Amino acid sequence: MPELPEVETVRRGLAPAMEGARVEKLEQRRPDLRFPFPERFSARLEGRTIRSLRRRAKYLLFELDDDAVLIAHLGMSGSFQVETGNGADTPGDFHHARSTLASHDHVIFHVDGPMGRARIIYNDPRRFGFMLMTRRDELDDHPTLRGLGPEPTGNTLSAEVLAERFAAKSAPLKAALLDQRIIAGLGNIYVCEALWRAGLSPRRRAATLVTAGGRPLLRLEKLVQSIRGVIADAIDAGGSSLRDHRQTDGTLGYFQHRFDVYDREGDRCRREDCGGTIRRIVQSGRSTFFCPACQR
DNA sequence: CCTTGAACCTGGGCGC
DNA sequence: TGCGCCCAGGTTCAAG
Repeated sequence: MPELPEVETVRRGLAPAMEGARVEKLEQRRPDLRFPFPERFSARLEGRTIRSLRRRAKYLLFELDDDAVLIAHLGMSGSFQVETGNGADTPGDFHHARSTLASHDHVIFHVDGPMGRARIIYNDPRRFGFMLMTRRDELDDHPTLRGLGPEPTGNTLSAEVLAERFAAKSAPLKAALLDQRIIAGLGNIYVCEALWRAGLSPRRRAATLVTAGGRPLLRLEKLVQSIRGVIADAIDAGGSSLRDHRQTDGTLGYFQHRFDVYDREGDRCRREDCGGTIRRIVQSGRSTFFCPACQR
């Protein structure tokens, strides 16, 4: 489920094993994911130390000690698994270790770092994920990152910013919030959830939040709070699943989470005293779940 | 510029 | 049991 909270959960899971770790070997098991891997991919990583692991929107950024940066995106089905060493100096002897690699294990980072030797396995059945490399000083201008909107977790997102970005938008709120240039990191699930919390219809035109009567900034402020809340709660949930057990099989990035509206077609609305029924509609080719009774 | 829809790819679930 | 269809967390490209 790689929307922003899942990517952040993955980042937090990878950091202890990877930050400060040296890449001893990079195993690349096919020539491409969504795009071909970078030129001399393994050569550019092997021998390097990972200075820090950051996130921007749904992208993971591995900053290397030679100022190169690996940009990774999980697409729809990408996941990482960490196999940490058990202290013994036996190659291949790892906790949570798979006896053999699975068919969609495409990249394996063999690292030596704060947690000792570890294997970090990238698995991605659909291969919508990708890995790119750039230089640190070119990161902000990189085509994949340039033009991304503000992080919902930071302090750059505000009612004023949304007002400005929604003003000329004839698109429905659902599409506007999915647009990474307006806000970065939301995906299909959390847009549905945020709109439900805010009591706003996904079909409503974005600009009407700004132009309609009343107090536009008040409505937008409520939307901003809903977005922040949904994202924060999901990160907390991911964080707790990491703390608890990671996941029985060690896979990062997936955790059980019950949503208020997503995938609840036909259920009673969970809002107090609402009594509506959750509906599923299709907007720009993707499922939207919402309550027609309390989302206006 | 803006908006929509198809494409990319595999696997799971459902109806027949 | 098997086949065909629909659906799935995202992004990008082409066409209107």
